[in-house]
Amino acid sequence: MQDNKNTRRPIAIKPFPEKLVASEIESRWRELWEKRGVYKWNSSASRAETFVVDTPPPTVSGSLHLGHVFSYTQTDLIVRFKRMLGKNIFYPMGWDDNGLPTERRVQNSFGIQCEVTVPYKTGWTPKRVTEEESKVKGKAAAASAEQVSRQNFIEACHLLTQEDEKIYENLWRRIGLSVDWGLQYATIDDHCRKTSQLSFLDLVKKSLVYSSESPTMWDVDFQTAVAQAEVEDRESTGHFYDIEFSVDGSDKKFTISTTRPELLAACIAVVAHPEDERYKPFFGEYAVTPLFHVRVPILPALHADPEKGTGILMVCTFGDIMDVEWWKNSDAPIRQVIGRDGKMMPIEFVAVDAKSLSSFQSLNPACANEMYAKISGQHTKVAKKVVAELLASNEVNALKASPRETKQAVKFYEKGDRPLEFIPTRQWYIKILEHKDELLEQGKKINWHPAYMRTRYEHWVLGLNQDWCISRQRYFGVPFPVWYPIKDNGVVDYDHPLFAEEAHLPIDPMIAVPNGYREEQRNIPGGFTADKDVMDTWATSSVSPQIATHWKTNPTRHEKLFPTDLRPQSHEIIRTWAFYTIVKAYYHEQKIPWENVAISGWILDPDRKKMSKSKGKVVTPESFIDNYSSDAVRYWAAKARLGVDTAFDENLFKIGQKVITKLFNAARFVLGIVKTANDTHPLTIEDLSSKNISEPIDIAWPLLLNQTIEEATQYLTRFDYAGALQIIEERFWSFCDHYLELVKMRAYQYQEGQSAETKRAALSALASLDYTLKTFLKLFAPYFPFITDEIWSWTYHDRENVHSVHISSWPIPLELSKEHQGSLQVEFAKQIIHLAVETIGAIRAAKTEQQKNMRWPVEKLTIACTSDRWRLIELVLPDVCNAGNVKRESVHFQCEEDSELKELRVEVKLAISE
RNA sequence: GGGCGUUUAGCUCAGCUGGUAGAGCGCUACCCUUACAAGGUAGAUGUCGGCGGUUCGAUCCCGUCAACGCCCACCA
Repeated sequence: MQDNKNTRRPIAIKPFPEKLVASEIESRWRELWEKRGVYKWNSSASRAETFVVDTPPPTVSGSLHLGHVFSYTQTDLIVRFKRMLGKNIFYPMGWDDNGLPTERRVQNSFGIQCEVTVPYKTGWTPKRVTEEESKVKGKAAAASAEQVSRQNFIEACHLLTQEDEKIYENLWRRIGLSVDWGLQYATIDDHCRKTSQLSFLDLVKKSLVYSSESPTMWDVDFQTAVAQAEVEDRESTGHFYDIEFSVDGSDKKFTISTTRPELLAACIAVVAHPEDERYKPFFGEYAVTPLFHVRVPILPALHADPEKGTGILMVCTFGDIMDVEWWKNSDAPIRQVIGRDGKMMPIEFVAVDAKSLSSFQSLNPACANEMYAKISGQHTKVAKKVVAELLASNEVNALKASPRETKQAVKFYEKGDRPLEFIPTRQWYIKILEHKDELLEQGKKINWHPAYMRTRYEHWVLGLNQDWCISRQRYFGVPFPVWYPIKDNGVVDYDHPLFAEEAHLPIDPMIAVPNGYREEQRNIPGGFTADKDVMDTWATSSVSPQIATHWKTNPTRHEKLFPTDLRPQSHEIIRTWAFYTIVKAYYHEQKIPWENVAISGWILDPDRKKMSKSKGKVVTPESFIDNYSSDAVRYWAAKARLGVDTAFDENLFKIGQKVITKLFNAARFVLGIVKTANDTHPLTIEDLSSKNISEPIDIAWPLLLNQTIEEATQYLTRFDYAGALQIIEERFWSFCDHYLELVKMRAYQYQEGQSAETKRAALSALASLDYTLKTFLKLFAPYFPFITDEIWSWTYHDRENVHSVHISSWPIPLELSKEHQGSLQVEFAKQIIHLAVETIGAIRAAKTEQQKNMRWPVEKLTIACTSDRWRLIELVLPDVCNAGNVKRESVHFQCEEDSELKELRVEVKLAISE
C-alpha cells in the first residue's frame, strides 16, 4: 500500500502478446481468479456492504443449453458491476437434484428402483448398468431393477449428480461466472433437507400447513398428486355423448351431453341452472342413470350454463373442479370409479337399502354389475368407448345421437402424458387462499425488473383456487418429518401426527423413530407408521434464500444476508419459484425474500419458438465458447434486455468477437505508444496523471467519457446491463475511430530530440489515452472479464496495485480542473470533437471518392463557417492536419457569419501525387 | 374470453419525460493508411403494424383493430 501512494515511481509495462488467443487467456485467468480468491465472499462484512444473490439452482439432469448460459451470464454482469462498486458479493451456486428428472435418471443409470418398504443397506454402492442392460427399456427394465431403500436411493443420487454438478461447474467457470464456489449447495444434501424440513415444521407451528383427505389433481402415470402451478391446459379433441336419463316414477326423460360417459357410474346428481325453464319442473325429483340404474337427485346449480350442451349436466366424482366444488358443498356420497392407476376400479352395486353403507346402490344391481363388469379394470379411454357402445345398444338405447366432436382444454401435469384425474387422497397443503391479500402486498414491496412482471405475479395470486399441495407420492425427495400413531385397532390416526424434533433434522421417518416409540413398534397396532410421502421440489427450492443464508442453522449469518438483494429467474416460473419463495419468506419471517427480482427472457429459435433443449443440445454452449470465446458468448447474452425474448442470432457472437479484438488492438496500440515513450524517457505514474492533460481535445475527450460513465452507471444501477453496454460500446468505437486517430501522431512525439512544447503536447495525449483505455477496461470488465483482466495485467494492476480489474473500483467521472473545462464543459467537449470529426470526415470522404488511400496528402483545405466555430476548430486543427495529412499552411478559413450554412462546409483539394 | 408483452431499414435490435428516425449485420464502391484486412473509409435503404383521436406538432400519449408470443380461464 505504501508503494501504491508513491506516484513518482516509474510505470511498468509488461511485454504483451501480438496475437489474441482467447482460449489461452481464459484458462489462465480462470486459474488466477480461483487461486487469488477474487470472488470470495467476506463473511465479516456488514449487510449494507454486501450484495446477495439468490442464484437459481439449475436442475441437474443432463446438460446445460444455451438458454442457461444466457440468463446466468446476465446475472453475472450485474454481480460484477456491484463488486466493482465495492460491494462484498455473496454469489452462491446451488444444484437442484430433487424431483422426477433425477429420479428417472438414477433409475436408468444404476438399474435401481426406490421402494420405501425396503430396509436400508449399509455399505451398499450402486453399480452402473452396462450398455447391454441399458438397452432394456420400459417394463422389462423395471422388472429387473433392484429395489433399494430411499436412503440408498439418495446415496445413488448423490453419486450421479455430483458428476453432473462438476460438468455444470466447469461450464459456469468457462463462461466466467464470478460465483464463490465455496458457497455451493445441492437440494438433496443434508443441509437443504434439513432447511426444507425446518420450513415445514415452522409452518406446522404457525398452523399454516394442514393435511386433508380430499379430491386432488392426480397424475395416473406418475401416481402422485400435483399442485395447481404444475398443471397446464392442453387442447384436445373430445366427443359429446348425448345420454338419455329417465326420471324416477314417471315416464319423463331428458338428455345430458357429456364428454365423459365413463363417469356415468360415478354420477351423484344431475343439475341445471335454477332459472332454466326446461328443467325447473324436474327439480326435487330423482333421475335414474342408464346402464346402472342409480337414483340421483335433480337439483338446481348456478354453475350450470343453459347455453352449453343441453343445459343439464351430471355431477360425477370427479370429472372436473366444478364437480369437486359441488360435492364439497353437498352431502352427497363419493362414488369413486377411477383408481390411482387411471383404471376403472372394481365396484359392486347393491340393492337400494337405506341401511347399507355402500354408495353404489342400484335399482337393478344385477344389471348394473353386468354392465360394470365390462369396464372394470379398463383404462378410462377404453371404458369411455365401451360405455358408449353399451348405451347405444338396442336394449338400452340411451345414446340419443352419434358422438359429436368438440375441442376442449384438458388439464395435464406438465410432465405427464395423460389427463389429470381428481382422486381423493390424503395430502399436505400449505394455506395460501386465505392470505392472498398479504401475498399481493409482499409482491408490491419487491422491485420487479422489468416492472410489468409484477402483473404476472399478481394475476397468478388472484387466480389461485387451491391451497398449495406439497406432498408427492414419489420416493425420492425430501421426506416429511412426520409419523402417525397406529391405534390399537390398527387404524392409522392421521389426526394426531407426530412431528420430528428440530434438533434431529434432517430425518427420514422410514428410518428414524418418533419420540417415545421404539423401532419394534413400527407399523403395528399401538405403534406408529411413517409418512411415506415426499415434498414437492418447489417446497425445497422455495427456501433457496434461506438455504443459502443458513436461516435457522446460523442466525448471525442469516441476519447478514437476508432479505437477499437479487433473485434472477425466468418468467414462466413466476407462478412457481417466485411465488412460492415469497410465500415462504412471508410465512417464516414476515419478510420479502429479495429486494429485486430480475426476469430474464427466453432465447427463441429463428421461428420464434422457445429454443428447445433438444435443439440447444445439438450445438452445445461449449462449442460456441470454443468458436467465439467466452467473452464473445457473454457479449451475446449482454445484448438482450431483461424480460425480452430474443431470437437466436449467431451473428452476435461474431460482433462480440469483433469488439473484443478491437479492444485488444486498441490496448496494444495505446500501451505500445506509452511503452515506446517510457523506453526513451522513463515515465512516472504522475506523468500520466490527468494533471498533464493540457490540449483542448485531450480535455474534451474525457469529458465525453465522463458522460458515458455516468449513463452506464445509471443503466447498470437499474440492472439494464444491455443499455449500459450499448453506450459503452458506442463510445468505444468513437474513441477508436475518431479520438485515437486524431491524436496518435501527436502522441508519438514524446521522444528524444523533440522540443519541450512538443513533448508537453505529446504527454497530454498519452495521459488522456492511457486514462481512456483504463476506463474502458473497467467499463467493459463486467462484460468481457477475461480480456479486460488480461489487458489490466499489462500495466494497470501494478500502477493501481489491484491484481484484478474485477476488484478495481468502478470508474467515476474524471474531474479536470476548472480552467481546463471552459464554461460550457460537456457541451464544449461535444462541439470541439464534433467539429474535428466533421472536418476529418470530409477529408476522408474526399479521399474515398477519389479512390485514394487515407494518407494521401491534401493540397488545400478550405473551411467555411462562423468565426465562433472557427475558433474551436483552430484548437484541434493541428491534430486534424496530422490525421488528414494536411499541412497547416494549406488550411484556409472562409468566414460565413450569416449564411444559410448549418455548421461548416469543407472543401478538400487533394494533391496530384503522394 | 381476460391479462401482459411485442410489432421501427432485407435481418437482429436501440430510440429516456412527444419536436419530421438510429446502430450493427447484410448490401454497394473504394482503400494494404506504421493498432487492427478477424481491418478501415464512404454510401444507399424506412408512409416507425392499420385506422381514428389529443396536440402547433406523435414512433413516443389516448382509443380501436390486426398479427405474433406468453400467462390465466374455458373440461357438462
